[in-house]
Amino acid sequence: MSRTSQTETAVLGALSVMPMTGYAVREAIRDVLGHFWSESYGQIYPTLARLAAAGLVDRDAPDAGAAYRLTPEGLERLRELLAEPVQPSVPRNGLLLRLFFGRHLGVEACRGLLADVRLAAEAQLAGYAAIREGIAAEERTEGDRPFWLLTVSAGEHAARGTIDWAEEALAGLAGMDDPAASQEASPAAPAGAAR
Amino acid sequence: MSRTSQTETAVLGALSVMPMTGYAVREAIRDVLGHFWSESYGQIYPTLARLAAAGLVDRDAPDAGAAYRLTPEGLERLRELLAEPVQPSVPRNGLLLRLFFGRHLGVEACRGLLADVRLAAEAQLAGYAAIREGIAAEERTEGDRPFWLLTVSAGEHAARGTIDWAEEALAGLAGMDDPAASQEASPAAPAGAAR
DNA sequence: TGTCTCATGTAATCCGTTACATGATTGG
DNA sequence: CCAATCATGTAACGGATTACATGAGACA
Repeated sequence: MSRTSQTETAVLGALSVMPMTGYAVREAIRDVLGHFWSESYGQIYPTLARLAAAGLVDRDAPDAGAAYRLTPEGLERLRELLAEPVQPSVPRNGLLLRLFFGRHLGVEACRGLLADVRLAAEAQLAGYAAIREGIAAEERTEGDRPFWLLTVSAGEHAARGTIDWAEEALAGLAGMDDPAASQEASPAAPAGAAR
Repeated sequence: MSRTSQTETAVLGALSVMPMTGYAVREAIRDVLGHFWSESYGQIYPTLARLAAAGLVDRDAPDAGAAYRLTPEGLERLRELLAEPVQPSVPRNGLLLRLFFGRHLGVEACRGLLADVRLAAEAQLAGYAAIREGIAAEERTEGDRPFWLLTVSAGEHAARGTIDWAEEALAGLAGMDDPAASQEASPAAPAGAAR
């Protein structure tokens, strides 16, 4: 049973909060889990169809607009899936890839990337504050609240780590002129020219 | 030409450090970029073939065991690729997905996950210290060193952020008994009283 | 009436891993 | 000589996104 495409987990999980149409599932995943998860229609609709065929979800009518809801078997299955070991995801960080080869990219461009990422992390941090309030305000979140706040906190810690790192890195690069590699990486052929 | 599969960037980058066989490229990516990048043979060999056809890399002989090296055009191309905007990667964090639905997983299991991830992050931190020394010791790394250390630092900040978060989270969950769901989050027999 | 949002679906395609097949070289 | 490592490749598969086709209802 390791055929677990985590999409199933995410969809069952979403429906465990409240019954929803497929469209709403997608919106919920984007809006609520957005900072650590994503699903596209191309995944969600076929998954819902399979789940319905397996009796893990159902709906009052097969009409468009009818909400899917979790069956007792679906809840059971969700618990199984959640209990499976976390599968390690492949790390692929385009930013670090660029910085690693920063000698070829040029110090100036690296500074630009770091400045961008620091700004983005600060914006995220502000966003988390808003989400936090939203969760605190909702009454219906009852038993879920501590867990939801946990994931927000993870985002906040990550963002703060990124900000600290970026500032440290910028300070470290501050002194450097565009170095030996300069014969090429510098203003002569500026970033704008390349496509 | 935005068909840029970042694999090309990674392979050209690897060869910019020193000429290598395809096999060695894969090892280098795993060992050196391992904490933020990965490539499989199924990507590397076809990519090398395409790069060679395009004149971006070449080798003394087409024999197995002959190292590929970057051509001047290849270096040029690497710089173009590095200058392209970082493409945002889809967030997919299986750990946070599980914690978000922690009410169904059970508090105890959540604590287990958090304890695991804290341990893993501590191990990573130790690993980074070793890498740091390795980079400092190598003489040939010269102009690359500050950039390489940047990526190590990123890993360290992330790991520390994870540790802080996990400890905070564990403290937050400390008081909680396995709640209403407790009679159920274990083996069997869901009474399904949940609404 | 026309446009926007809600809603469902699917076909094409991309990106990437896994698993396998094959062979040379080396050293115990 | 045998096993391990170095080395090259590819076929099969899978997961996911994108883009498109379609249509209902709301409202301006």
